[in-house]
Amino acid sequence: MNLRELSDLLGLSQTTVSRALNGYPEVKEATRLRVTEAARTHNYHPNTRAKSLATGRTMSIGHVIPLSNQHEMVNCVFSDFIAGAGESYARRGYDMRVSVVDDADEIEAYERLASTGKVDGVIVHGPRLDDERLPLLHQLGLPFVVHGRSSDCTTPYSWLDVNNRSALHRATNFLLDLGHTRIGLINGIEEMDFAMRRRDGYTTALEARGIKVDPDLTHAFEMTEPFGYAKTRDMLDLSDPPTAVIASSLIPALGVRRAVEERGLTIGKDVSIICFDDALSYLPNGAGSPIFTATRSSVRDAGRRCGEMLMDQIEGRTTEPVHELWEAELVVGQSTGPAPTR
Amino acid sequence: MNLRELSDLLGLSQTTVSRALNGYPEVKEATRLRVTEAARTHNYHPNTRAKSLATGRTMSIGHVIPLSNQHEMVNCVFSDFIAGAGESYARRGYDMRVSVVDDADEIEAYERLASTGKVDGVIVHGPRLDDERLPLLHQLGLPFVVHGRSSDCTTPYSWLDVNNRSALHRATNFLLDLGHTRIGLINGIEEMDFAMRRRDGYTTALEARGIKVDPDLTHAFEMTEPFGYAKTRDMLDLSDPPTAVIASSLIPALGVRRAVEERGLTIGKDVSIICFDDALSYLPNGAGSPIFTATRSSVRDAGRRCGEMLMDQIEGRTTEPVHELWEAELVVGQSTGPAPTR
DNA sequence: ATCATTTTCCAAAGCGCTTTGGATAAACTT
DNA sequence: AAGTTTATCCAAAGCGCTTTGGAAAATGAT
Repeated sequence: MNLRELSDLLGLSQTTVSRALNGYPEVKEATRLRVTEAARTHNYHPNTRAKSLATGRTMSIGHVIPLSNQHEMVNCVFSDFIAGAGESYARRGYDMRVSVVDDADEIEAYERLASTGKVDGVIVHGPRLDDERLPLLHQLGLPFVVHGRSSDCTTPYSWLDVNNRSALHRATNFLLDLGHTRIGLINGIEEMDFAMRRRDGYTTALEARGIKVDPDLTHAFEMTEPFGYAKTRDMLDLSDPPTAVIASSLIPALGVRRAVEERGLTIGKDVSIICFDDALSYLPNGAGSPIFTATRSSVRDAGRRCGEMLMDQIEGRTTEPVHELWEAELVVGQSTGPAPTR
Repeated sequence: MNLRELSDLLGLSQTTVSRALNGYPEVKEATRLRVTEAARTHNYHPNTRAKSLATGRTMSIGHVIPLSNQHEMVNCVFSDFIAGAGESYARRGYDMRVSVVDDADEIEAYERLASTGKVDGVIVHGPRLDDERLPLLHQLGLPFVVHGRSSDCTTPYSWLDVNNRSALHRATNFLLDLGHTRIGLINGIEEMDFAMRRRDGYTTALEARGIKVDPDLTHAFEMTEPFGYAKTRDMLDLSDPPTAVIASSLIPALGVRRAVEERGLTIGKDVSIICFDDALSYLPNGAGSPIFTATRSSVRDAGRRCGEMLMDQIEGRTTEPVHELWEAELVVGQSTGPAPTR
C-alpha cells in the first residue's frame, strides 16, 4: 500500500492525502479524518526511503564505532550510552545507524556518512586530545555532538562531558583526607581526553598536598579487568606499595579487588579502592548500598541528553554550540577507610 | 556533486556513468576508466537514499532492542554481538540500524521496519520459548536470522545457537565428577529459550546421577552482579549449602565470587564456580589463564556469523533456512576443585 | 560495398514521496 | 449581484538514482 493507491482509494490526490497525514492546514478537518482513518485501516505507512529522498532528511543519527585490537570502543559503557541515546531518538521518531569500521577507515567513514546522506547528524565518541574528527565534521557541515571534549580543538562544537577533572580531584582528596599518601591510579588510555583530565585532577590534588606523583603508581591502558588486576599486583609488589587505588571504571576496579583479595588483604582496611562508576545497568555498583566508593555519573543519561542535543541542533532549535558539564557525585561505599597505620 | 553533474562534466549520459560505476558490461573499458577516475577526483558518492529508492534495497540491517526495566537487552553481551555483526556488515557494504523501543512496542517496531522499508532484514535477539516475533516476520516476508532458538516455534527460520543444553550438561557433570552433589544454579530469566535449555542440561545431568533438583539451589533472574551475589548469600545460608555454583554468565559469577569471599570461603576449595563465558572483549575471563572454569563460546563470533547468514539470505545465496549449533568449549580455570569433605 | 552483428551509448520512465503554483468552489463584502 | 477573499483540493515537477528499450556507431561477414 503506497500513497498513490491510498489516494486512488479515497478519490483524493496524493497531495491532499500527504498533507492530511502530515498535519498541513490546507485540508478540511473532515477529509483529514477520512484520510487518517483509511490510512489506519489499510495499514499505510509512508516509505522511509522515498520520504527521505523528497525531504532531504533521513531521521537517523550515525554512530561510528572504530574496531581495532588497539582500542576497543564497543564495550559495556558504549552499550549503555547507546541505550540512552536510542531511547531519546525513539521518542522523536529518529533511529540510530551504527557503522562499525576499521580503525584506519574512521575518517573516511565520516566523510561517507556526509557525502552519501545517510544520516542527519552524528555523535562523536571517545574524543582525543586534539581530535581530527571535529574540524572534519565542521567542514563537512554535518551536525554533531561530542560525548566528552577535545581539549586542544579550536573549532566550536557542542559537547556534553562529565567533569572528570573535578571528579578525580575530589576522589583523590577524599583518600588524602583519610590519611592515604600512596595512591595508585589505574587510568584509561591517556590519548583519550577524559583520561587526561582525570590524571590532571589526580595530579593536582596530590601536588596541592605536596605529594609528588610516583610513576610507579600510575598506569594507563585499556580499561579491562585483567589490566586492573595485573597493575595492582605490580603495585602491591613495590617496596612501598599503595594503600589506595583509584580505578577509571568499575571493570578494572574488579581486577583491583581480585588482586587485593588474592593477597589476603582486606578492601577498605588494607587497601582502599575508589572507582569511576558509569552507573551501568548490567554491572551496577551493588544493589542498594554501593560496593565501591565511587564517583558516579550515568552514561545512559549522558546518551539520552547527547541525543536530545543533537536532534535540537538538527531541527534548528539550537543554533549556537551547547555545552554541558556534569558533576559526578561521590558516593561512599564499603571499599574505603582510613589509611592503615604501619 | 551528483550523478547528473558528473555525467554533464564527462559529456556522458547518466545511464553510462551509472553503469560504468556499477560494473555493468555495456560500457567500454576506456570510458569506465575515465568515469571512475572522474568520480574519484570529484569525490562523487551516490546518494544512498536515492539509490535505495531506485533499487528497493537499503543495504542495512535492523536490530530491535526492547528497553524495559523488566528485562535489560542492552548489555555487555549485546554490545559484543553488535561488534561482531557490525564487522561482517561493514565487510559487505551494509550497516546497522538500531531501534530502541519500549517493550510494549516491540511487535509494532518490526511491522514498521517491514512496511516502511527501512531495512533488508533483521536479527532477532533473545528469543523466548514460543516467540511471536518469528511467525510475524515470516508473514511480513522480512528476512531474519535468530540468535538463539525458539523451542516451540513451528515456522521454519534460520538460527545460530550455542548448544546451551550440552554446555550445562557438561559443566554439571564436571562438578559431579569432582564429587559435588549440592550444585547451585544462577540462571538467566527462564522465559528466555537459552535459559530454559541451560536448566534442562543441568537437570538432566543431575538426574542421571540420581540427584533431585533442589528448588532452593536454582534461581533465575536478570544476569547482573548483585543477583549472583544475593542468591549466593541465600544459598550459603542454607542448612545444607551448595559446594558449587554454576552461573549463567561471567557477570553474575562475579557476584557469586563476592558472596563466597565475603564469607571467608575459598573459591575452588570451599566453593567451586563454573560460569558461562561469552568471551566478552571487555570482561575477559582472565588474561592468559582463565579465572573461572567456564563453558566458553564467543558471542562476538556469533554476531559475525549471524550477520553473514542474514546477508546470504538477503542476497539469495541461501534459500533454505540455515541452522548452526555451536558447541561451547569447557575451559578449566582456578575456580573449581574437588568437593570439600566434611 | 552491403548487410548483419555487436558494441557503446542515450532518452526517458520509474522508485514513492513532498511541495510549488495554481484552479475551483465556497464564503464573505459592499 | 458582482467582486474579493478564503478554504479545499489538484496536476505536475522535483529528490538522485537505476534500468528498460532503443538508436547510433563500430565491427565483422559476405
